[in-house]
Amino acid sequence: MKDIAKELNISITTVSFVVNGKNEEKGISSETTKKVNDLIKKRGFNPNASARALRTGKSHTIVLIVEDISNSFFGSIAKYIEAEAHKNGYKIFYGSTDNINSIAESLITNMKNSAVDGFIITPTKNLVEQITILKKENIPFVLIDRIIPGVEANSVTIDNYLGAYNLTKHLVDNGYKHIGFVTISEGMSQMEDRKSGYLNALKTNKHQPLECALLEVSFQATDLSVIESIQHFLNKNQKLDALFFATNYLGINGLEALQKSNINIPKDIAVVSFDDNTLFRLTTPSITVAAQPVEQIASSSIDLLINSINKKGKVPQPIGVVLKPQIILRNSSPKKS
Amino acid sequence: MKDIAKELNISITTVSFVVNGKNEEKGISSETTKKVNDLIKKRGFNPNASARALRTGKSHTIVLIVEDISNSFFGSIAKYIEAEAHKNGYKIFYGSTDNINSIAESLITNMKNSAVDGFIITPTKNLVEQITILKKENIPFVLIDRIIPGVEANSVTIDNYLGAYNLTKHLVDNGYKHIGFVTISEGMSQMEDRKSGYLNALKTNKHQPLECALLEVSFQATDLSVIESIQHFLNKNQKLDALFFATNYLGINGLEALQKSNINIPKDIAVVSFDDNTLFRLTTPSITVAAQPVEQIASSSIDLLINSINKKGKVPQPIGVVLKPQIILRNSSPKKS
DNA sequence: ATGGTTTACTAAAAGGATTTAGTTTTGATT
DNA sequence: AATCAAAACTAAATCCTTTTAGTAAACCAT
Repeated sequence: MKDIAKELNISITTVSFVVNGKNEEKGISSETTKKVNDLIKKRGFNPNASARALRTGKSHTIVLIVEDISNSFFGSIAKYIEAEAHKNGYKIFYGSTDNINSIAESLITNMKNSAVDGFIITPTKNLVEQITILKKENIPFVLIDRIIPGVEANSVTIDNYLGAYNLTKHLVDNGYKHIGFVTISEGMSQMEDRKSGYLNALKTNKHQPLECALLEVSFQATDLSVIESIQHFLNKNQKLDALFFATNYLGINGLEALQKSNINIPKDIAVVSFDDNTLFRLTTPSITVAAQPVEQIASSSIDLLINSINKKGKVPQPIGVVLKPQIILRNSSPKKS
Repeated sequence: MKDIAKELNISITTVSFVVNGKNEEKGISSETTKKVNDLIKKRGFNPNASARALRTGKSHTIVLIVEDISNSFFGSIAKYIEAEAHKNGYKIFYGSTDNINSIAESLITNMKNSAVDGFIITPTKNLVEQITILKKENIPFVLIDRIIPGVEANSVTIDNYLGAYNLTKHLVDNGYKHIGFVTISEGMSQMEDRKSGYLNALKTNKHQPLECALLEVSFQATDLSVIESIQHFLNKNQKLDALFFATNYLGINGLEALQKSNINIPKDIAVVSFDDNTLFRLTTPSITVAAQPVEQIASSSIDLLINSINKKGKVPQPIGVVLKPQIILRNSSPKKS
């Protein structure tokens, strides 16, 4: 900018005003404006983002922290969020926690120092402390997919209870009596809600949940050991006539387990899963699911975040958006004959 | 830092040296170092990244530009790259081009202004200009998945020719005679290499490629229209006894097309695809593929980039890493009876 | 001619670090 | 006590913008 100013014999201030489109507002003549713009184009000048961020305190950067960027659910979210963010002039840092609390913590801490304007976070179970710090420091953020019980914060989630309830009810309505439930042991809020949905659907319909019909595996477990756990679980619970997988990657591992154990869907056992993806749509038989409205989750969360960034300082009441999951009936859970 | 310095009655310089771990090098006494470190911890001080970036010209930020972050192949790459990058103290901006040149261009232009240290880019077909600018401005970058013919640059690719050759040869060896090939019409280098691999495998084995056995669809086409094109193609080429999909999303759409047209794999037609993913592994029958070494691609590209960042200014000869794809035999391409 | 507006522009501070080219203090040596 | 070297520390410039609080010139009205 200095060079531009010198070359045109005007002040840096003037150049800055033009660069920032404040020429009218600041009463810069249209000749000067044109001269500056022309030279900028000619010299290929681009303002230095660090200097801007330093001076203004805004970097037009947000952070997206997900569980796992290679998981199709989070990948899709990332895709939509990216589109919205770029449309609004924001760039995105990403990070995957693998559901490990310490990783989530260090991601947040590191990024916080990097002059970012806000966060979209898929929280791990014990992230209370970091989230509280963000609140205290008045750094805008939105939690997605799950919340942290007891912490008031902007969030975008879906009605996990309802989704699980309806999916279970669908099985019950189709005549299944012994429905197993496979979930993650880490106790994240969305998983607990799904479990309650499942349990309550059984209860209202006067089904006793089978003893031991609940399998909880650690998120940290390898795919192989999850598969083995599921096989073992099926082996021990021969009475099961339906299986509910509480999240997409469990469903995928579940299909592999069933395949390995030579158990046929839906002849031997019906299968439903939370979350939709290509595999569930294309596998034989296709899998009945509770699909999350990925695009809406993305757009709500980025809207909420950008709003929150723009209102920074006013400390508005946190907003919790709750979206509806959609039950998609497929061939893995037909009416029981 | 100013506050820390004032509170301890020392200079900002000293604090800076300690913060940057240069206390020994710069001869700061261990007492002073300890005092500073203690107060930093107590006050929760964190250096301002923008100021640092402004002063040093390094932001410890790299950009990952992929075709589509929600595609499992690129998602996995992103996951591995993330891990490596964070390990080395780098944060990552991401962006998806959807193979649209103008999007790729604007991503590069915007990010370039954002004080980033380097790029990992999945180039679109006509990105020559932007890439040339990066080279001219001496901004470190690495191309992945494909190259830009005629442009010398760091790159990490796989031997697409070999993968396609071997996959085709596998079909030939198993007795298939009429092998169709479905690819993208945009002419990216990796796709052209795969096509040559396929064609040459046929030629060397004295098979005439069927007339019209080549289907090219636009990357821009919707999934639905791709599926319809494939159905139409199959309908017109009833002689085909095997089908080679040149990339993962075509394979996935292909499976859907075959399902819709009620064509049985492998009874009616054998199927192979480039790229592996969960669906190909778990669908019935499982699909024979040429898998890319995703983890190696990620680690090579980030190594190359970081090297290139550290050597910046020395303008070293570009390095092209070429990795080997791996043929994974599954049930979709058995020996022909 | 004086004063008041408008229009068009600008000087200089600030933002928070890093780094160069020192200075001051201490201690050892003669 | 004087000299020198080593150890410990620091002043100030610099990175590049943005923004506040102006100034200077031009014009008009009286």
